[in-house]
Amino acid sequence: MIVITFPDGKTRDYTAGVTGYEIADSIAKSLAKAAIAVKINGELSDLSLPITESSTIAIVKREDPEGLELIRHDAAHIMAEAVQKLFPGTQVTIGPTVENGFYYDFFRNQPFTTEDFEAIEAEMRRIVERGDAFVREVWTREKAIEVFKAKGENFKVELIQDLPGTEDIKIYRQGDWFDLCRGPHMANTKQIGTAFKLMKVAGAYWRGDSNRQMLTRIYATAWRTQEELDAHLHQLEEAEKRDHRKLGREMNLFHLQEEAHGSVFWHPKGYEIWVALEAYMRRRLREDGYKEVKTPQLMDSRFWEASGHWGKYRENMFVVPDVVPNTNEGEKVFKEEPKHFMALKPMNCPAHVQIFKQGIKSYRDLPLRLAEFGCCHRNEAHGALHGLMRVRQFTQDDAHIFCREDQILSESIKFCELTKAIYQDFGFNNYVVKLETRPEKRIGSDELWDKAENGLKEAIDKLGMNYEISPGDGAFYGPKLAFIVKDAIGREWGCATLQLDFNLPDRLDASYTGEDGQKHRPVMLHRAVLGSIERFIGILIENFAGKFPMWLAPVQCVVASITSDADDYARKVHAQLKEKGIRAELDLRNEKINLKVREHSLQKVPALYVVGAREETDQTVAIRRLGSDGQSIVKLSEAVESLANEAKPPY
RNA sequence: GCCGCUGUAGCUCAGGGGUAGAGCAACGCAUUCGUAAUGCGUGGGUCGGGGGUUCAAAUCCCUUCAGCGGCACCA
Repeated sequence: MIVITFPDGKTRDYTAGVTGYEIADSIAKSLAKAAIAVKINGELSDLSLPITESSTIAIVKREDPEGLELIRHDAAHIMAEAVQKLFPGTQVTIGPTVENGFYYDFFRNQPFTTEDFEAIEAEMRRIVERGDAFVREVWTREKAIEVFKAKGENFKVELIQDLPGTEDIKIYRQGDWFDLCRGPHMANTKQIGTAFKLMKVAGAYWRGDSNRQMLTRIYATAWRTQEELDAHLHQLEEAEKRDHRKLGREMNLFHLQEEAHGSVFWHPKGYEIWVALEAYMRRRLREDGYKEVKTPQLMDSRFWEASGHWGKYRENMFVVPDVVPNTNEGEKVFKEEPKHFMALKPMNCPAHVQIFKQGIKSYRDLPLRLAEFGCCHRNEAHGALHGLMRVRQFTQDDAHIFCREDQILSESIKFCELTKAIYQDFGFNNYVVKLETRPEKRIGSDELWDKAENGLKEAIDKLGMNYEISPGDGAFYGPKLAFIVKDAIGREWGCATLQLDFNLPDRLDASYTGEDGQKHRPVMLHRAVLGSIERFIGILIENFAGKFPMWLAPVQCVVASITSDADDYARKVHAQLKEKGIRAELDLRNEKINLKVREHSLQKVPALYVVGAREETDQTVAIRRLGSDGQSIVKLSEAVESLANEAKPPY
């Protein structure tokens, strides 16, 4: 006999070997019917597996949080079956669950298109309806390899061969179809339900390796009920509406075009946001002890060789021949074969080291914090470009802190606190912190990397911050702390970063004189809070859905007249706002007030001051705030004052 | 860079071998109006670029560029 403990603490005795299903059945027929899996000592398992030892178990139902995971995982299996039935010769690879759904990667000479979706979904519904049990089998490695080889499933064979020799080979079968799978699965295909939808096809490399085969990935979403599915689809539609590329065009903030692809044309309104943001950051940095600098855009390749960029980063750089071009029509751009090259800077760090190296630095000069709104160019892969989020020319709110080793901790903490304060000013709370460690392609010794990684770890531990470790994702010169923010469509972008670097000062021979009169290497902290101003504005647009807080709004107030009789008064109101430094516009068009309200609302202007004959007589304005459908009548002087107050930046 | 899809007016989109379309926007005229679209009229395009097939190409084919969705890469 074994003792089974339930979530409520009650216990019952069962014969060893009892299954989760039998336990559920012994409690209530309805529970057995609703059961889709069982949690044994916190671990999810099949209902059909015998339980041999006393344990704590919970019966898992579709409604439980684990239910979704199971629905999606099972749905991946039936999608694979459906695809193989409809498209014979297609090889299956892997099909994990992801946020909101799952995908399955297939290998087929002719990739799928979205036109195939309807047929695949219909076949999936048939499989659900069929209601076959998911049957778990354990095979020997040899049998598994043999069977999959015979089926021509070369990718599965590779997977099995790479499984550790100690591991059992588990197979899950639904009807005639089966797949290599760790499990667990629900009892039968019927439990999946039909609240799923195929979403998109995409290419994906086998095992994430760009040197290997390109597979076709089908993404799908799956939920418990049609209502949940509909809600999710609706949410996607809503998210699309706040896409910064769409809002950027609609609000006339910026544009991109072919001839400068990957570089942004900032329109007057977009650049107002930039200027406000930069001014805010400048105040923040000055207050935190940074000195602002500006460094060259183009530097000789010798310089980049010394920094290590030429060797480890050149494929991301724009290299320019240092030759006078030929202007004779029809001839080559360069008469001679270029021998000397320059490069647009992809990073600001080496240049900041040059400033550090001017003159002699004493330990008393440290920490030296050099900040730059540095415009960098990176030759990004074409497929990587994405609106403002991923561009080829961008401006970092960059800074490099040169300090002694004993100052690393306090400087790291200072930076994390600054970042936190700034993110709070923008209302960001949902960022994730990652510690990214040494990559394969790197400079410097392992001892230095140990030191650097431990340094960052110590700082975040001390601050008690939650973080994940991302192995191998560091920069080539040092490990990083990355602050990851999600965009409207759920994509993750790195914004703030703190990188600890013992390498560059060494390579570029930066030193200071210590208390002991000896030369020492400073440590360099690379850091940015916004990351790239372009990306950060993109994130802001999506975060606020274009409805910027007053201090960032490109147009803070529009003064609109109701009829031309009130034009003079409107001009007066507008002038008073401008006087206070408010970004105000005047709308005297011979249009109905309805139209004016509509247009400025669509432009997401936060404050609309409407004036007509009544307001002129009373020296008031009718204030209509974005998002409200009413208005309030306020004395002109008060209206100007309160707006000026509200428009003050948070710092 | 790789796989797939897309590219027609400023924007959103229809048309898929036989004279280039709609709505909104723009411009003109009328309208002076109280909080999310006033009416009427006018102009606007070598259908992303290049090449080919054809009597004839926006439409079919090839190629190239860009955009979109992923992957790989990354602030």
